[in-house]
Amino acid sequence: MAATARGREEALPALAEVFREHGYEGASLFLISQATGLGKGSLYHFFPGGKAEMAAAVVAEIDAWFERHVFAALRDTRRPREDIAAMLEAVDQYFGTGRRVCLVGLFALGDARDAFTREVHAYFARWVGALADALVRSGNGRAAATALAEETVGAIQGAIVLTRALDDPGIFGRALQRLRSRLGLERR
Amino acid sequence: MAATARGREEALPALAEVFREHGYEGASLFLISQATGLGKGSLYHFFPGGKAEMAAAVVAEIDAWFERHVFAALRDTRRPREDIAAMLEAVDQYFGTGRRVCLVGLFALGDARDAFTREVHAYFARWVGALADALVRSGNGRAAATALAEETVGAIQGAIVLTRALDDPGIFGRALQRLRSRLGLERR
DNA sequence: GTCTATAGATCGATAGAC
DNA sequence: GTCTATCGATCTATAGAC
Repeated sequence: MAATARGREEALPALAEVFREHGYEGASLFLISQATGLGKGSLYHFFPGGKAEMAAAVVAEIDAWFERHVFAALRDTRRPREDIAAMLEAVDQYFGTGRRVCLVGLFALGDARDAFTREVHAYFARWVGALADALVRSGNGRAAATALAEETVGAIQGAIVLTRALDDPGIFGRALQRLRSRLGLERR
Repeated sequence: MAATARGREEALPALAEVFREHGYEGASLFLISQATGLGKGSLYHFFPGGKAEMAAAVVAEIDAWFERHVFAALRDTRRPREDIAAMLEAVDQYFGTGRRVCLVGLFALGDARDAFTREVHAYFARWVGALADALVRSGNGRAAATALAEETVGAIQGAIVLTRALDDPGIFGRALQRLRSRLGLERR
C-alpha cells in the first residue's frame, strides 16, 4: 500500500488503516511492517512501546483530527446550524460513506477495550458534548439537545455497522439524510 | 464462569461469551478452554474445524436464536405493532441494555469479516427485512418502512457502541425509548 | 471422550552489524 | 536509522495414553 514511510508521523496513516482493517489483535507486526514499509527495527525505533504505543499514537491522531476538523467547528458560537451541517459532511467524507470503520468505535466494542477505555470515553464524550452544546445554541433545550446528540452519534456508528454488514453505502447516506432532517438542517 | 460443559450444545453459550468479550482474534483456545471447562482435546472433538468452526457454530446459534425470538415474532401478521414492541423488549433483554456486545455487529466491523461475510449479511438483512415488513403491515408505505427499519437496527447497533464507550446503560434505554416513539408504539 | 504433551507456526520484541 | 537474525512466549492444532 504505502511507499516507505520516512518517519513516525508519515507512518501513522498506514498504521491506522491496518488497525481499522484488522483490529488490534489482528494487526500483526508483519502486516504493520508491510503497510508502512518499515522494518521491525524502524518500527521499534519510532515506537519503543511496541504495538500498544503504535495503537495509542493512532488513537491520539484520530482524536486530534476529530478535535480539529469535527468538534472544533461545533464550538463556533455564531452559526451552529451551519457548523452541524459541516460536521455531518466531514463525517461522511472521513468514514467514506460508511465503508470505513470507526477505529474508536471498534475499540469500544472490545477489540482493545481495557487498554484504551479512557481515550474511547473521551472521544465520544467530547463528540456528544460538543454537538449537544451546538444544538443548545441553535435553540434546543438542554435535555432535547443531549438526546439529539446521542441519537446522532449513535446513528452514525450504527450506520457504519449496517453499511459494512450489508455492503451498501446507501444505508450510510440515507442515515445522514435522516439526521439532517431531524437536526433541522434541511435546505431552506 | 461455566461448570464443565457436557457436550457441544452446552458449550455454545460460554463460547459465545468469549468471542463477544475478546473478539475472534482475541479469543484464544486457552480462554475458550477456561470458559467452557473443556480441554483442547474435547474442544477439537466437538469442533474438528477448530476455532473457525467454533465461531461459526456460535454465529449460527445466535442467528437461530434471533430468528426464533426476534424475527419470527415480527412475521405474525395480526398485530404488527405489538410484535415490534416485543422485538424491542427482547433486544433490550438480549443486549443487557447495551452492556453486551452484538457479536454479529462486531464481526461486521472487521474482527472476522472475511470469514463470515455471508452470515453477517444474512443476519442483518433478515432483521431489517422482517421489521420493514411488519412496518408495512402496520400501515407504513414500503419506502418509509424500509427507512424506519434501517434506522431502528442502526440505532440499536450504534447505541451498543455508545453505551460501552461511555459506560452508561441509560444511553441504550433512551435510544429504545426514542425508537418506540418513532415507530408509533407509545403507550396509548 | 478427555487428558497431557507437544508439534509447528507465528507472535511481539530485542540484539547487533552496518 | 535500518537491516537481518533470532529470542522466548504464545498461538492453533494434533498425537497418543488412558
